[in-house]
Amino acid sequence: MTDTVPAPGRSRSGPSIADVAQLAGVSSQTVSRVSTGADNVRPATRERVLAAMEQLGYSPNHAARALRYGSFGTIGVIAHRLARTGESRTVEAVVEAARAEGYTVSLVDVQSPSSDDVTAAAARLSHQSIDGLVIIRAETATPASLAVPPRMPVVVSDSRFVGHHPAVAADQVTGTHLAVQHLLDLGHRTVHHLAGPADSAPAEIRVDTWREHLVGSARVVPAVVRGDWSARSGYEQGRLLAADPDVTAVFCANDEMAAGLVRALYEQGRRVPDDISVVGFDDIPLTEFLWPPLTTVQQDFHLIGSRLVDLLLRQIRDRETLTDSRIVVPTRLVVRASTAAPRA
Amino acid sequence: MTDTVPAPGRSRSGPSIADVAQLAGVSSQTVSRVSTGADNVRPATRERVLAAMEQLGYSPNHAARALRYGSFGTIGVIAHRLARTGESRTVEAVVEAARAEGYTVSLVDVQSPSSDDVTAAAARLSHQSIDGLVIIRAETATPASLAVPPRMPVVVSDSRFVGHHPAVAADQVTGTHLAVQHLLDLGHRTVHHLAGPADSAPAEIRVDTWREHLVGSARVVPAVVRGDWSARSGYEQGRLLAADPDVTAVFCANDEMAAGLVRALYEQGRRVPDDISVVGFDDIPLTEFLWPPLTTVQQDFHLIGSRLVDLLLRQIRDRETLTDSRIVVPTRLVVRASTAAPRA
DNA sequence: CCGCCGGATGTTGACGTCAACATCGACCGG
DNA sequence: CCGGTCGATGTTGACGTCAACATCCGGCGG
Repeated sequence: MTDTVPAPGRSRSGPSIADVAQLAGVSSQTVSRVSTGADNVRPATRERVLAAMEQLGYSPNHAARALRYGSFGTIGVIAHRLARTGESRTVEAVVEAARAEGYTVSLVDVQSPSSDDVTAAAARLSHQSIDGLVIIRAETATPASLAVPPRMPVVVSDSRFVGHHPAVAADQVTGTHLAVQHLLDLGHRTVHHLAGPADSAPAEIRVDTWREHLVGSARVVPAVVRGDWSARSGYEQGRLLAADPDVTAVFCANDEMAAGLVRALYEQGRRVPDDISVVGFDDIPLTEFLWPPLTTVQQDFHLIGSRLVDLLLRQIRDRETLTDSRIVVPTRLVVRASTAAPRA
Repeated sequence: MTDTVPAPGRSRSGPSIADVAQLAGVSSQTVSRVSTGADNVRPATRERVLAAMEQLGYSPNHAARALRYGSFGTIGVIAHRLARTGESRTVEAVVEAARAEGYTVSLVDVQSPSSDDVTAAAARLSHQSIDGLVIIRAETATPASLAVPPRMPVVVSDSRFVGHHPAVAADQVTGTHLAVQHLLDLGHRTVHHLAGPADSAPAEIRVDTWREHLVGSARVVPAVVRGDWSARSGYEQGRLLAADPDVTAVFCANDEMAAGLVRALYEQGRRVPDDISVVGFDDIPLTEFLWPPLTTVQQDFHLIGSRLVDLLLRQIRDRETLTDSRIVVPTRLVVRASTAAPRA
């Protein structure tokens, strides 16, 4: 519970309400009334106060207001690797939606997705400096182990937290089914899978759904190939997959890895989609301009972000308790040129 | 100066220091001592207080501390289009560096890069809820017009603010010279430029430097072609450029546009680099895995982010006044396979 | 002409924390 | 055995704001 505080920033705080009051020749309460927009102030007085504010460059002290109101007008966001496509787009949407509702966003980027790190980040953020918490993709954290302060509204973008915290998640299951079925429909006997890291929940959902779909369709289930979301890892695994003549279709857990994979396949003389079909996941903006344009599963990160804020604000403002609510954001398959019927 | 505050979040604030004090049978000051890590508390007492904290789930009220200390331990970040590569990586680095120094980050994403929007965002953030402000790429904002509260430490990632605010910027000038010279060295008679939007300062710097370099080398200066940073715009402009037989080398203001451009060139039957050489800017992670791997100018966004925090904290902590300080972060040319000598 | 009423403005206290100062008690040296 | 001293703990007030209540004033009805 001990805690350090940055160097006491003494005295950089600007003029206070009292300074304005003195200059305007009114009481501080009148200044307060003007600054909160109360209507029972005589126009002439209001003018005088506004002029004084202007002259002094006054702006209300947020800390004092927060103390008084018990609310910061701020929501905390915990993300893992912020610069990654899905994360940054989700965060962008959260920031936008939050602003539209009059809230600012405090951001923490945890180094590792472990429960401990997330919990520590939550604690750091929480000390009442935020009104609620958005946790974006709490990878390995298992539902029970995620400790957030009591009474802190939380929303998680991870469907596994259903029953523990309200959640918003893309419909990865349907997206994966669509991708695999698309490849089977084209005539491929089975589909290989280039997965994300095993400590990622979305990666695991995609693996499980892919396997399930193949089993349900009575197809051979090839060994899972693992990448780490990066294009480089896709490239490396692609070099290996290229050597396997049985591979005719690969479903990749994200577009970056798919791009690396495609590149490796070409270098090994395997054409896409002539020799091997490739499907990605996410539909990042570049996907359409890769060669060949990538067939992929589109996720609406923007919608996820705004739904997260919706759900969080319902808890914050309306005191709703939503532990088991869950919003699923649809995904869809975007067919481009990286998939085709197998050769023979 | 009037201002609204989100619904008075009454009573969600947890137990206070007084509750802990009562439970532990000590005064609130002793609790305060324990929570700030003062050493003059008897171990047995400390234990009792910690136990009470644990039992009540106490955590210090950040608003009260902020009020007391006059500091929030928070820095504000204003970014324009957060999901864009450079922005998200810079923000990630800022968040990371800030955390290492014990600060959290409050994020605002402005819709338009206009001065007004940035100024409004600064005002929103500033109400003393932050100790300093990082403005990432204040596109059209001209130096004089950027109004931030008096005494608010500010740092800008835009070299044009030198003399107004401390700035950290990538060395775009050198990067551009390197790119253009590389193409000239390969034997191209001149270099076309696919620029970013005219309201972007970095885009304009690249345009100016490109033009200057061509003039200095006594080359023909082709008309500038404009995109909007997106791959799609690169694709669209690429279709036009492909029709011009004089085009043998294109310097693109970012990698996304370069990717779209390359795709369009291929579709029109122009090979890269055989028929046309292409250079990008940024070195985003996918660049290396495009086909062909893109020659590009690398910017170290991570370094920019941490330098921004350095510079800001020097102002916040040490009360330094740094209006005219400027840090230039080097860029370098990464030569891959998208550039070659012209055909004839 | 007096008292009442309502709108404008002022005064007080509380939000939670912590620094400064006050107090209390035990132990030590003379 | 007593005064002194120092470490542990308690008390007070202030940070800036705003709600609740108090006050003051002019105008209007009786």
